[in-house]
Amino acid sequence: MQEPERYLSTAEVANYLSVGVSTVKRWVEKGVLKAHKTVGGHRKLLWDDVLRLAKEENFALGTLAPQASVGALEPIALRKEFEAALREESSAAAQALMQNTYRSGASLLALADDVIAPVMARVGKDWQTGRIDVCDEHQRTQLCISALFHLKRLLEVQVRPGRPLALGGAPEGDPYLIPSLMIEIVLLEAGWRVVNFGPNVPLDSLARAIADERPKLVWLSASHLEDEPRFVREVRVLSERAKAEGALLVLGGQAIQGELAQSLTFATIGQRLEVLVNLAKGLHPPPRRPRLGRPRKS
Amino acid sequence: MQEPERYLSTAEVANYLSVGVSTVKRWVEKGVLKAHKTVGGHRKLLWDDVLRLAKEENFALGTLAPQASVGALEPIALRKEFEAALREESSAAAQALMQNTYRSGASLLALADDVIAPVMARVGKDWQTGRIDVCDEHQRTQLCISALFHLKRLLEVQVRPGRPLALGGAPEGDPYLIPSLMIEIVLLEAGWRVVNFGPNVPLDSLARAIADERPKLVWLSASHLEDEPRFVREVRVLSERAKAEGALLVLGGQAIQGELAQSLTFATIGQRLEVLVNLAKGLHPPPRRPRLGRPRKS
DNA sequence: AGTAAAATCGTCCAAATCGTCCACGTTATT
DNA sequence: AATAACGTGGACGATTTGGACGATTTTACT
Repeated sequence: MQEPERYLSTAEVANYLSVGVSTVKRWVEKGVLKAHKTVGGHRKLLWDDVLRLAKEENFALGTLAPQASVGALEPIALRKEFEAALREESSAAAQALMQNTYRSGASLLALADDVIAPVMARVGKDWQTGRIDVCDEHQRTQLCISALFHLKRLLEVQVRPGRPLALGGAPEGDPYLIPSLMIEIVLLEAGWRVVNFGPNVPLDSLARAIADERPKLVWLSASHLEDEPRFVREVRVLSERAKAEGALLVLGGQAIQGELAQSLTFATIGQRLEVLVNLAKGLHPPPRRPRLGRPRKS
Repeated sequence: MQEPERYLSTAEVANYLSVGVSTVKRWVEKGVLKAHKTVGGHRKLLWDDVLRLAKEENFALGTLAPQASVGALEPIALRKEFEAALREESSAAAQALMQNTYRSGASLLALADDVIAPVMARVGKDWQTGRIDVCDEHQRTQLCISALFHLKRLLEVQVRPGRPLALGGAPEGDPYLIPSLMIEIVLLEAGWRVVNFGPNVPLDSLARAIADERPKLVWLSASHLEDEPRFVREVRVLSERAKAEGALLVLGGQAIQGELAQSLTFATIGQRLEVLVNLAKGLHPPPRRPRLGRPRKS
């Protein structure tokens, strides 16, 4: 059952963000926070908007966690829960898991690195070793994709100007959608504007896109490579082009390993998205809010 | 369409506007909202008035929604709007377009057949003829996919037991996601339970899935075939297996054309999803709209 | 038709929010 | 160091809101 979207009053928001009620009202009038006004003039704020602001400006979140943050952010428990959702073909459960994690204020980066990635890696291995059928693997993949798109939508609602741009995808011959989708999500969370070209992107076309869009960051997620030497060759060219345009090229994914990774040391980040996000934050530190003013009394 | 004028109770309106019931009553008395009173004094509000108020007050139209005032589907205008959304890289616009179409009560089948399919076909053609770059095509594809997933989520909330099962995907070597996604959506709209295996499904594995899940309908959407003779061979086998399990196999997609289509006449539906849905409705007449009033006693 | 459950009515009042104002820290400027 | 500019948090009366209450209406089911 679809839960109605949760609205908060100014007092609740103030409590949650540890600021005064007047400040919340002022922020709404200023446009920092979105709000609806009832006929009587009472403001109603969307929980997701508040959370987004809190994350973007890295607030020290208040003690109050309006949404039920029942499930702790325990990766192991979440992994089991996620696996169960996939096994039972319950897209609703998978979506709810991600949405609740997001709403409880936990980092999506941790969700991606410590829950989704390991579980999907396990699914892939189970398929390769014949423990599950191809169709099962496909179905779970589709479920995961569906949940990730849903999660992405929560992050996209409010776009702010002045964000740096990142773009990328998976190289030609690589059909996998999930890695780029996770990258898109964690970059959105980090406050970037993101263009995801999806799987199977020819690198020469990507170079043209870099020239057109002038991003600050370009990612390439390779889960599977058809022609390694050619890939290495093209990536070197691409890296030059990116550097010329002032963009940083980073490589990641299961296929970038061992010897191959060594020959591409200039920009590999391995498999953890954490590394990518730290890099991104180095490129564009999230702006600090001057939010000082009068401190708490006493 | 069925019931262009549906009345809402104060409680429903209150829930929709995230406001107390007393407040709705007061607003009606105040004239902010129009209402018709029954002889017994119960207020009946018109959906249009509520929507108008929500819009005036800048509400993020949220939650409930199904039967809005009728919307005549204007394929040409919608196509232009959709193309503009894709061109401007505005995922929000694309999502809003689909969502509003759904909420206005128009058929998603028509949306898929007369808006999305033609536009995306045009995008594909533009790419092949070199009018747009591969990356542009990829980006628009990703935008469309994102919007379709969002649309699918709106349909998934209304789950009802006892629905027949349909499953399918794109055959091995076919990487396209959108056709199966559209099929999934129109089948959900028609009241089916759907399992979408996505692109690149080996047909032998699909046969095993049929044996396991016992669907009533199996679709195969082929946009691109690597090995036609093999495909024909495997499809014949698959069709036999499906028939043995009591399932109907249907083929569709751009690749099923001309000579190939002739050799597979037993189950092709061409490119219009309308044909598929009519077939599905023949197998299982669509459910009726739930009735109002006192809920089932428990 | 009759019955009982569920939803809504009208009225009330406590609690919450509104807009406005100003004293008070912080930051930047002189 | 002194001062202006700015954002914050709280206080104020006026207004709005939302839930509780018993009485009534609507609806589903027999």
